[in-house]
Amino acid sequence: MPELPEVETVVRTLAPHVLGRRITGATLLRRQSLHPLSLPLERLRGLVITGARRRGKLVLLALAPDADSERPSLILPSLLVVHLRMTGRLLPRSAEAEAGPHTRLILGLAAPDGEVRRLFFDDTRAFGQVFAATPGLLGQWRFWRELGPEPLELTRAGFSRRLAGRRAIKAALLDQHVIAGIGNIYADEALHAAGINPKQSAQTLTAEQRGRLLDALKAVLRLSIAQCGSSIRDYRDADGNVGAFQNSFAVYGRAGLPCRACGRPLEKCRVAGRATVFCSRCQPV
DNA sequence: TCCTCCCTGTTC
DNA sequence: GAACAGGGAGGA
Repeated sequence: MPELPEVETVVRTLAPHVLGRRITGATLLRRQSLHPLSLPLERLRGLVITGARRRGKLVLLALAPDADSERPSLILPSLLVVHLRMTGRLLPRSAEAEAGPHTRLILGLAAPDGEVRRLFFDDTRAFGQVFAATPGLLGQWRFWRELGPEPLELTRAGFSRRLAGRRAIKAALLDQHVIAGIGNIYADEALHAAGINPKQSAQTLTAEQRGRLLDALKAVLRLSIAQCGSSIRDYRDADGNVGAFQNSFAVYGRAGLPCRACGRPLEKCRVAGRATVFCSRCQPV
């Protein structure tokens, strides 16, 4: 399940495959995989991919009209936004590659020398979406408008301010309005590293605890990015490679196994509707 | 603020 | 053949 470190890795590995290439066509194989606010994907044709970056868990490909293309009469997208959700993958393939059972979108991509390849958006569970957008359309997307700050750029004061409210601290970490990019894996890992119980009310955290939690969150995200993310089941980067951070999990997926810090068996519960693993000794209530 | 639904492959 | 995995929308 791609969270911030996995999406960061996808963007980094995808960039050399797509930057400077012109979109020769788009084939959408599942209507619901297109965001309802998206411009028609036919308008991608002729646009050049000029940038690849990440915001939260979103992949953002910057688009620009070809230098020698005529002035268009239609509004053209300046951004292709991809939300991988649970099982989405962006896979560079040859021009001859054909759609698999879970292929949702195929883009044709031509290099400046004319060599054509394809970019596949495959998504087994079909939760992911693509969105051909303009800044104006993004502004209409509530999720985008209200997306919280990047955790790696967040200060302690900023983090503290965003933790208002009485709900469980884990629920706050998972809320993309509070911070962008955190999912179930990194919420559990950061809470364990900081020694904070996932069900503790965000409001009752001391300033020291909040500071420790933000530091732990940044550390776990940076460590995972350095290891190209975590591969649980479906996640692969754009080169088809798995990450290595799953080998460093302290709690995620380790219920019943001994805590790496104290040896007590890890416990499992549900917080905010999500499976949650924690150590009752290292993360007391 | 919490619960259900969407979706499909894997595990029990 | 049911339970489970889970991000986010939408409803209670």
